[in-house]
Amino acid sequence: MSSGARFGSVSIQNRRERERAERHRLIIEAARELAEAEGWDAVTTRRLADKVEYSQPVLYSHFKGKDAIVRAVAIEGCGELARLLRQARPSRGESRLRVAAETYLRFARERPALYDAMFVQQSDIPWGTGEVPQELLDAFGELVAAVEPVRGERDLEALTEVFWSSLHGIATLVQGKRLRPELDETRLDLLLGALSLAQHEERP
Amino acid sequence: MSSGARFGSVSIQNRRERERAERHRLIIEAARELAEAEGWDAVTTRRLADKVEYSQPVLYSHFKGKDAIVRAVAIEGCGELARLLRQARPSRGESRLRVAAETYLRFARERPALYDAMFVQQSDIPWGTGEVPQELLDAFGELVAAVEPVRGERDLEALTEVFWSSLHGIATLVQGKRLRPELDETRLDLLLGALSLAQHEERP
DNA sequence: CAGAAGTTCTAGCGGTGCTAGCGACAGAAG
DNA sequence: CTTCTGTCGCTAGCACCGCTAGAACTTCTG
Repeated sequence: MSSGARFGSVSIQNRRERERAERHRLIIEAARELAEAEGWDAVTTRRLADKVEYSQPVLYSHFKGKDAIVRAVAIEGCGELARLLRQARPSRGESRLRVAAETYLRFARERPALYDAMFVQQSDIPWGTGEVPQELLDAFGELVAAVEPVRGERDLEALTEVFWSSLHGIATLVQGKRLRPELDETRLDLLLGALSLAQHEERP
Repeated sequence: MSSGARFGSVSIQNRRERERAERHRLIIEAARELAEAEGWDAVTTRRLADKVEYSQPVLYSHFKGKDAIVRAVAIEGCGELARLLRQARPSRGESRLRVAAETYLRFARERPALYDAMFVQQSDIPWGTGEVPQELLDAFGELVAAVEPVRGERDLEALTEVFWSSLHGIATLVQGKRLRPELDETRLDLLLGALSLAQHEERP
């Protein structure tokens, strides 16, 4: 233990670490599954412990608290959204902006619990300064790339924030059944039309 | 009791009803104050009962449960937002759309707990069909009126939904510190510019 | 094998939303 | 004035929550 570590010891240490990492992953996965199946209200530390077949205190040896677990699920979700946005390439005649918007809204519609953890529940994820998770930067970066072709002379970052805010607003209000479903298509058309070729290019 | 009620009885009945209505109002007010002072997490039935100086079960003789109390606060909040929007008249050179947007965002910024109850927490308020509270219709109506001058040939209701969604997205993402504060002004300018005089009027 | 080190579990704390059932009190009847 | 009756608010308690101290078990070391 002191100087040269013996062979078996290191190997066992490695196995332990691997098993621990695997269990860490298992907890996050179980939390996500439980939330997606029954909503975040159903994700209690007891039920989660049951699902991973350990006792509650084990959760606290991996995460500081329940919030940290939700945060881990949220960050993983950001990675997935980023991946979806990256893979979504427009077919001919489709604008990149539209494909991004549809992908984003489909994600929010099909994974409402995941979306909630990412963008609705306040989670103390350090957005502003400091350690912003890479997954988040990736997702936002994809939105920036989708907005870029229509930016004209407008501030790219601010325009992306507007785009994102609009999508986020639609996503959450739709989820809360606060918008008319029959206007879904028209609504998106109007948003894309407004953001795209605008009168900001040059004004005589 | 049976047929002709005696005079005194009716009067007492009235007093009782008045007192009961007053207490009802008091509970809603206390819940709103507590939420605005310390957030909705601090609004527990015990603390609320303490604040109104009754025991917990009294709350349940007025409301079906805690959710119903939050809902009552939310509906009251909608009324207040509607009133603010109605009173907000543009000074010269200011578009009605801009005034509405600024009023809406200021409300969300200054009354975050109230805004949360209204539009973020899911609350089973019947938005779609059925008994939509008048306060809600009023608030949405004010947004429609603000959008109307810039509608062009676009679907008024859908365009209002887009406007509202964008404001809602900005409001919630700002509250969660997920947007850059230094872009606040630019962001709103971009949104209003995009929604206003668009290229949709007529296309050659 | 005994002891040390590390890990997991049992049990419990103070809190939550909510409710059963008791006791006090006001109005009606005699 | 007494007695009955029905309403009303309270005490006390349930099942659950997030979280943790300390016992109990396993595993490695000498």
